[in-house]
Amino acid sequence: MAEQNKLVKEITSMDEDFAKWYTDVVIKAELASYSSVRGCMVVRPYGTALWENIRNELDSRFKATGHENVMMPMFIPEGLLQKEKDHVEGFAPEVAWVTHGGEEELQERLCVRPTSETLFCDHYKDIIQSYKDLPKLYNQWCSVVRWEKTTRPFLRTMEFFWQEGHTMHETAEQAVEETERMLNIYADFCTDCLAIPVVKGQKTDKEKFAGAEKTYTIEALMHDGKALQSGTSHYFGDGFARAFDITYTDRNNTLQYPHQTSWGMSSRIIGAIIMTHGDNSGLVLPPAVAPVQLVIVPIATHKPGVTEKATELYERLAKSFRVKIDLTDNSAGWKFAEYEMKGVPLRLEIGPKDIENNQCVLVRRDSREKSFVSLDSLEESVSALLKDVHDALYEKALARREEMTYSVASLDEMVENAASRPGFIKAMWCGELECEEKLKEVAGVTSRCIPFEQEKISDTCVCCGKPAKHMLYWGKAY
RNA sequence: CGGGGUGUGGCGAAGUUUGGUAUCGCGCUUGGUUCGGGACCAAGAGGCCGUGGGUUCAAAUCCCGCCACUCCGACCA
Repeated sequence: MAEQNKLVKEITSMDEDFAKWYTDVVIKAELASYSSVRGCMVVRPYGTALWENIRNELDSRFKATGHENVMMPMFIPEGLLQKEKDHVEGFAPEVAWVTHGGEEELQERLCVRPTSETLFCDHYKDIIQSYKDLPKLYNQWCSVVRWEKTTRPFLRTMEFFWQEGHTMHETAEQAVEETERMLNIYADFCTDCLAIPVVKGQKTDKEKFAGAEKTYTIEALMHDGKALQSGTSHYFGDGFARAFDITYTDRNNTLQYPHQTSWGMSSRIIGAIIMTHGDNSGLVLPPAVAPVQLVIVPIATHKPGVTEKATELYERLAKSFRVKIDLTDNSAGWKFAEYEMKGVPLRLEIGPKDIENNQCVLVRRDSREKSFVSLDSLEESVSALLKDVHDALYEKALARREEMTYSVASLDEMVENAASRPGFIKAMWCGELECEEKLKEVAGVTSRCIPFEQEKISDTCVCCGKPAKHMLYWGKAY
């Protein structure tokens, strides 16, 4: 009977079917739900709270580096989208078009923004006149739409939530510096808040953003050995500025084109959290962004004083942490399983025996390790444990990534390993598109990035055997 | 977009081969007993069988179309 019960919210094990495990976690942990709109999800309160925490952390980092938030229109007139050639070619196949207003056909159709470079440029054209107007450091939090063929909750949805920063600078150097600064903010956010180790690097020309001169990326490795691009930062040079005729007068009274960047991180990062830390019991959330950092489960609430004591602890801890107390009449065991599935980093149990001893039980989600702690120094214990959980999550993720990262020196080795051994594959590359395409064809891998931290695996390109220019990370990606 | 799979109360399934008006478990509601790892008893509520058409006296079941989800590939930040 108990066994049957357990099956109700059972999550498919990762080894059995990783894709099913992933969607089970999303649905059963109540992060999101499918909607009647194809490819679009309902982000439920728990998922929304997680996103809000991510957003707040990032937003404060953006503001600390001088950025301001704005809100742009969600529609882009066709003419505007078409101003930059590479950009429109890159996005045209996946934009949604608005053709009618009410019953009337529009003279010029509008696309639902897939990204807002063109809107920002159109606006910057009006507000940038002088070097004194630079830099412009704008960001917006919004959703965008891309008409995707196949979708998966958080990883790829037709509408997704993100922030897009768009900045304008006097010089190329300043713009490149901004591009790097924002990439570092993303990388630090991933390690410090999400406990996800990332590889920083540059995209190859093939993989870079439509219209960009350089695209920087952070790449994370998921539990199943597939890579997930977790944040990008682009340097545009003055290409858009020329296309949109954005000019400013410099200190010598000559007209110049400003240099531009854009950078974004999306709700896809929630997919990264799930697939980096999750286990067969469900979600495991990093404490810094967990909607609930600690859940209080009172034991034997019918016994006198238990509910009161639990409530007292709740009120005390709520001053310093994101705390939830579960006073429902579900059994204690049910609650344990429920909050484990939802990835709550710490559980506090308090029962009659604990009250007698002026203690409570703290249980870590990541290791399920229990500790009995005194109520006198509860805040310190919780604080220390949350930090331990974060560190342990990061270490574990890093260890796994290292274990799943390996080098190959020949094409045969690449083909053989790509098929049998999931993970990041380090290999040398000559710099030619042809080789990138061939590796995709014969080994099924794409270039993830040219890491900033280079190392020499061999002298020659893994594909063609000509002299190598860079070491690349290759892999299969989401 | 190509190939495969799935669609039955909120969830998971049986029923489809061989047409006869829907079954089970969980969840939900109410009452009671429980309470340190997904509790138990009792009584209830809840279903346009994804959707549109066709065949038939009769369709969850057979035929055709469509939609959604899903896996593999292609595409894709």
